Amino acid sequence: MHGSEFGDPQIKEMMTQELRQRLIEAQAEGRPLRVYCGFDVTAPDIHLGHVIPMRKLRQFQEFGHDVTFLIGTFTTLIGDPSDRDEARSIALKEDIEKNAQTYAEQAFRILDRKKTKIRYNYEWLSKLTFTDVISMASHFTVQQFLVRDRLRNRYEKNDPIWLRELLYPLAQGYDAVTLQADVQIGATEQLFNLMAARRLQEVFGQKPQVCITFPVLVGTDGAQRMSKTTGNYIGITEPPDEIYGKTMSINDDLILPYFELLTDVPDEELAEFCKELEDDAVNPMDLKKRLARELVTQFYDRKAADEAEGNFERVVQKRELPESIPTIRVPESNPDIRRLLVNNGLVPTMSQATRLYKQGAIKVDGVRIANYNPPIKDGSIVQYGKLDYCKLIVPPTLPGTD
RNA sequence: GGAGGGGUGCCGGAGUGGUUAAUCGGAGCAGACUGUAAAUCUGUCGCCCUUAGGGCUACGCAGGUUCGAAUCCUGCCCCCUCCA
Repeated sequence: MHGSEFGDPQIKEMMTQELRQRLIEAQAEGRPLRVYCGFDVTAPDIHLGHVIPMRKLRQFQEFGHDVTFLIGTFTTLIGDPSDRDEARSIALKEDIEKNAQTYAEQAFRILDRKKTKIRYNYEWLSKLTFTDVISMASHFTVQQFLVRDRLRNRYEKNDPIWLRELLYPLAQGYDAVTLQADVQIGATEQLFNLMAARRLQEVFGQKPQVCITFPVLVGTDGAQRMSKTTGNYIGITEPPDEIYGKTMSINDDLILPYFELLTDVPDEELAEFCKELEDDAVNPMDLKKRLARELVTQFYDRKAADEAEGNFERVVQKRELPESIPTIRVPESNPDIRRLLVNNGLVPTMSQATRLYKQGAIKVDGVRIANYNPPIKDGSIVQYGKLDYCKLIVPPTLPGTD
């Protein structure tokens, strides 16, 4: 599997073989594989981190397999301890349901609407009885959980580990049982959960699923995993300019991983990129532009990508004016620029505006202003940050102040 | 039930009567640098007022002591660890 990563060569080998085997079996039985990936809904937007497994689902879909997009309306309530060093705050059911809606909708930017089943695990997990839970729990030991890094760290630091977090893998495992999954896709950090699911499937007399895991995507900050909480994410419904711009701002080291995990650029070309980067034969910026274009095209289309690139070159690279900038009316002659910016909602507070002024961020027609009431004229361009501009309209009834 | 620890600004985390709008780190923002970045450096980082200066609001909640409290007292709420 292209780009897959298990962190354990043995498991990888085993899974590769099992997948091959399973494909043969399914073919013999004349049925497609049941493939799924579950997504917890901690935030309302799908970002590039989610896109990796979704693209994989899409691939299975294209090969005619049976794909389920599972939304973790129940598991989100528990909070997966796999991916963080501290307990999640308990999510609210209402929020989860609201987010689940937007998730489903956004998923179809990648998945084929007609071929995708959407399921919500609240449907079955909420119906389990205590007896069910106990009997599932009897197949796992606390030690098995505590060897996991994240939990062990917390344990050693005397940080709270909630009992409900330990039940998370059971819940997820039961998803696989319910869906009778042949294949489950997830991030590498999910490996424990995926393996636990295999265990449960066996308990329930099913053939254990094949697990396919992918590396966790590093966010735009170049350090932490991409997530909405840390704010280092690129959302797939963001405007083209945003996707393009944010992509351009990622660390150079992320270029190749992003290409590999998020685009259809073929391996041979990736190898070329890699070599060019090593030999300094290419400006990383140009590769990044290619990446940004690929991504925008994927979530919008070619045209949007071209436009976004045009805007980026104009605004960021050449420091020219964006295509459209807000215009604000000047209500009095000799106005306080800060007041103008604040009253028009361009800067949140006067303090903030004053700060910008003091830091030399405010320019009128390209000239850094020397006081709050610089000379202006109709059509003056005010810049109040690296990329933030607005245009002034001075009504003829007001005398110019230049 | 018992013992102990804690609730501070976006986050982490100092501070135990005054010079504390509150050390420090991170995030953010601005300036410099640049390949758009990243890294680095500098500055900034509650709100309001005409920018030197002044005012207001802030350290879980409510009261109190004091010239003066995030810091002391009382009550309340919430959280964590350990033992049972």
